[in-house]
Amino acid sequence: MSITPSATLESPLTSTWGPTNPYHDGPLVTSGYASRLWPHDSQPHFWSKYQVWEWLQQVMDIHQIDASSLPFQNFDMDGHQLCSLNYHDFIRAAGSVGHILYNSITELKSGGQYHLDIGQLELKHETDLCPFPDVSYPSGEIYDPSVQSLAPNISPTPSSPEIKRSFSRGHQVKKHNPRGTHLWEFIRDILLNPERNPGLIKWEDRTEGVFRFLKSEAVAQLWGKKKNNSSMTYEKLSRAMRYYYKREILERVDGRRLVYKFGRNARGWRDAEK
DNA sequence: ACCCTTTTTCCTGCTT
DNA sequence: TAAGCAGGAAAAAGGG
Repeated sequence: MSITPSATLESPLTSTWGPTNPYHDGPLVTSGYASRLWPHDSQPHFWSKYQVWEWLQQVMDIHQIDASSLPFQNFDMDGHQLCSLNYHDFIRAAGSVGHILYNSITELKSGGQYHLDIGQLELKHETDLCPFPDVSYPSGEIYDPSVQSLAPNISPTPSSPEIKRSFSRGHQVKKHNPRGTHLWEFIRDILLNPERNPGLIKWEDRTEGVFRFLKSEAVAQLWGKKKNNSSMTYEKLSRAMRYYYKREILERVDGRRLVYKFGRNARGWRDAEK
């Protein structure tokens, strides 16, 4: 029953991957995800640069703000540096979103748990070697997989409603996103993290958004892992990809096998956008 | 309990 | 022949 991910995925991928996953997610979506908390056992001061970016991505997700609008490069720093930023630094670095980020990090620094009231993300708490989504943490700061969430408490989200409202974004409200990250976003994120994408998918034309699967089955298994579906195949994944044509998230690319192109409704993949 | 969106499964037929 | 591509159909999954 096991998918033997180790055999298919680990060898080619794990070794080259960094400590953590730049984007949120992690499989184990066993059942409904109630509420998720930030890594309580990992103080932001000790975050790696990747973890900082992951945190950024998650905060954006939580507030349903298009991550492509955030200048990630302004946060090219590790947790220690991040924690030394003051409110104005955040505003300078992220504009209005800085307020939200500041709230989040302040909460986290104080030992609080930034409460996620939506099942948008997952923290990496995986034991096995999921190459992409949750590359293992250096021993010592691995999230215990058995500890899903701890406190059923914490209610007031430091930066919830008001802040959320204050941030204008009338156009990018996600309505349905039952499973967290969408497939196309998953694909996009792999592309956007070349250092962690050991030949899974590659850009064919970066500016046009054309990319090609190099290891279709490996990507499918990764996707399946994320969805806790060990029987995912490229065949099935590609069907889902084809559904994106109609929605213009993807555009057809003639005759070229394993090649896809982001469409007008796909966001966050452009260079300038991030 | 029902509706909706996003896949997931399966399948037939066609193309490389 | 194997691996992809095209889509239709239907069901699964979850959130609303």
